[in-house]
Amino acid sequence: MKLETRKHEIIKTAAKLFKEKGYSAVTMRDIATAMGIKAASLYNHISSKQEILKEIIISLAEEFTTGMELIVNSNNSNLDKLSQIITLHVTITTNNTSGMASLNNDWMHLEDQLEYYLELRNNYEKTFLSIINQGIKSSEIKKVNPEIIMFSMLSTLRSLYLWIPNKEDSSANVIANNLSAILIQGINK
Amino acid sequence: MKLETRKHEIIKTAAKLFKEKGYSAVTMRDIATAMGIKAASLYNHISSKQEILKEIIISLAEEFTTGMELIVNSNNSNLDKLSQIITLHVTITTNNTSGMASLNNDWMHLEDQLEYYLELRNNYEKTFLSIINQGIKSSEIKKVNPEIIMFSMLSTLRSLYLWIPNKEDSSANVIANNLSAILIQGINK
DNA sequence: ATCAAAAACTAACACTTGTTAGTTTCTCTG
DNA sequence: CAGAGAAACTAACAAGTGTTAGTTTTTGAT
Repeated sequence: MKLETRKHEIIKTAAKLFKEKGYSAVTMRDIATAMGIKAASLYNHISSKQEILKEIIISLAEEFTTGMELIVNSNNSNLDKLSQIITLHVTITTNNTSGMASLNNDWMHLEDQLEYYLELRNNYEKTFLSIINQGIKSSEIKKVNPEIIMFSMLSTLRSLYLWIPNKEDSSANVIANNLSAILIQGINK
Repeated sequence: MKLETRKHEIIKTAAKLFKEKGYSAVTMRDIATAMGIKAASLYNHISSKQEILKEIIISLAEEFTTGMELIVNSNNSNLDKLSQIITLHVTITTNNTSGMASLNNDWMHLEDQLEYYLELRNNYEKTFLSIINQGIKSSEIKKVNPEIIMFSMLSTLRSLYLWIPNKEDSSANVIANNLSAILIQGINK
């Protein structure tokens, strides 16, 4: 399986443009121009604009799902699991900043795959919440409203795509450690 | 000055639609249909689609600017100032959830007013950061990277628009207090 | 050098977009 | 109830949209 097909280049280019202006405001001619070709030529590699969005979002959503399964099934403490979730987000975002913008802002423009995406997202959040709840039950975590804890953590983690590009100097590890200090020490009992 | 002009109704309706699909994906015909009229009729009240976006975003941005000036010029402790910033975001978001979606996601589609918006945003963040820095200097706040503190707080506060609509039962005060517990206790020394 | 596959091209389509012009209807004050 | 101003309407425009069909060029293995 080729790592860098023409199709992949199109998807990467499109993701970069989607990040700047959003899926709806980017035209096929925009994408083509950015690649130095004509719009019609894109269709030798992809079947529709929709397909580009689907490829960007679904592959990322599945990455998160896989990562979360590994974390929840490990034997670490619940606080450690939260740390690992932070690392998961930092790692995926570092590797695909543009794609994360689409995942966050353009998922509602998925058509056929919208239901599937929402299922993945709901499961992810359900698992996330269960880790927090277990952490509270085992007295690792302060007794604060667990949904607010998750909301606050997820908000920060989902915004990483806006911020990581400005921190090229810091490695993924440094960022993850700093975030753990802020997001977890606050709820640590 | 009339509180609820027809123009205001259009802006409110548009903001609701912009929240669902984003500015670019919403057509003038969508807005008109939602109001039960024809697209051309909108132009008796507004001059362009652009103007609608401008009205939504700039008025909110100026609200934040005004609020931040009041806070920074008060004589409260720096931790209290941070609490007040949280309350500011919760209050404004509670009163205009839809508008906050546009402010967060569609500011890049401002044309004439883009520069002005960015100026307001930059000033806001500069002031926010200065409060954190003073809090660290006065030993109120843990010595963590101040930019990461601000990033984490702002991410959460900017995502409130997604979350507050699901919490109709909680009052603005309850939400602000819960958020303060999580966002501030973590950095409190 | 040949030739098939890959990848680009031109031209055009049917449809949607924001917006304008001109006209009709509604509403409410004098 | 007359008449003006507000607010709706119909019809149409020019430009831009995603996409298709058919053709030419580029590429790389034999």
